[in-house]
Amino acid sequence: MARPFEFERSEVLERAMEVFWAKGYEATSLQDLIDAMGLSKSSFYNAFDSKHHLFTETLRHYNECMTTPLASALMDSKSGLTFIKAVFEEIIDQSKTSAGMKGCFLMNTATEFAQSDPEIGSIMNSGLKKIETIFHHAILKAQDAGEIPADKDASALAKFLVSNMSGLKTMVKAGIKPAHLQSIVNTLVASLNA
Amino acid sequence: MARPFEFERSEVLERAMEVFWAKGYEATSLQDLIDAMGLSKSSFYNAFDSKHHLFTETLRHYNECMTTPLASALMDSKSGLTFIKAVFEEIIDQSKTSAGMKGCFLMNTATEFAQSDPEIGSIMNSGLKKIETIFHHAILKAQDAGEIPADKDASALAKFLVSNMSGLKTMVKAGIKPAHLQSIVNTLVASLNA
DNA sequence: TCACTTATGGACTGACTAGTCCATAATACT
DNA sequence: AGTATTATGGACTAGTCAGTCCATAAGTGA
Repeated sequence: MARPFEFERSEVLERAMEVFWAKGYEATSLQDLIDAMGLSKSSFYNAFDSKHHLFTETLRHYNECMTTPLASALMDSKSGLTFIKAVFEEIIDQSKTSAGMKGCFLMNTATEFAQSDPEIGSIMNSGLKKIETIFHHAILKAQDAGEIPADKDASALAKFLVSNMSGLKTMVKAGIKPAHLQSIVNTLVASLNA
Repeated sequence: MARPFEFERSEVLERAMEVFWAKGYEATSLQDLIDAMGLSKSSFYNAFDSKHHLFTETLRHYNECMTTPLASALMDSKSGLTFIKAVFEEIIDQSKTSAGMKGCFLMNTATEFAQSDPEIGSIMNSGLKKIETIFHHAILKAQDAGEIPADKDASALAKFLVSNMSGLKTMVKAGIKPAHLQSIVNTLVASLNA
């Protein structure tokens, strides 16, 4: 009944996410965003309320994009332990590309905002919780298969893995070399079945 | 032979560091800095070349402030393992205060800048290297005392600890509860002597 | 084709950004 | 006391920030 949008919302949201992910919230200007999204200022404000609102939307989008494939990768994998290994190995592989250098959008946001914004904090926590749950399932699966000792606390290990994932991604951002990263992952994996 | 400064450089540098540490580089305005430092704009630019230059100076200062007491704490401690434990336990304790919520200035900077600024990258790497070295010594000490199995690769464990320290600090920034943090540290420490 | 609805382009806002510049104040050395 | 040196206060710049507003373009349904 009226003029339609000249762009696809999901597509420009994806592009906005890339910019926020790479540069962080503060360092990203509105100009950066509308350039990347290919929108005029009017179209931008018509479709998204503000820079802040767009940010929360991209963060929610990231949660989906990150956890859904991770969960299905776990479903597809035969072994819980090899799934966990694969997740960490991929961080190393990705670290060699410029895309991987961006780190994890969730963790970057945690570092930038800490607890200063309640809405962002809540999106962040729900994302972290999802990742923890996936790891938890992977560990239970690995324990069922005897790959990880059954007497270990699966819930504690899951939290440990989330923390390690975060640490490793920070090491990537710090420019640590792949061989060095590999050493960290090897130590981590060894600690699981010990 | 001329008019002296009305402030102590080290003192205002300390205050600037606090601001950068809490808010990050981009989110800190010059106004924030001169307010915290108690300087006029002229005095600021007379004493420090630019916001960027001040930032690198505070980061170097942080490296000193962080690593020197850590190294002497290791010297003073009887046990390498209890030193390592104490470092991580203190992160948990600090997490309950607003100061601890700031995380680690080095890691925050790594996350904000990644590899985009070579000078900052180099300061960052030297800081990380120092921490790794301290951990390395602590592990060797613990292995000598039989607290950690001698066949473990001390260098790899040191890298692993740095990564875990970073991860834990990010968890703090994400607002994770102390009990949850404690679980992560327990798992980490258990992995050392296993 | 006409009327209604809505997306878009572009000009505009006021506040804030880092940084400059100069006249003046304050000190130390002789 | 006088002079050389330098720190400081405050006005100023040009550029950028997020965000607003309106006239116009571009569709849709009848």
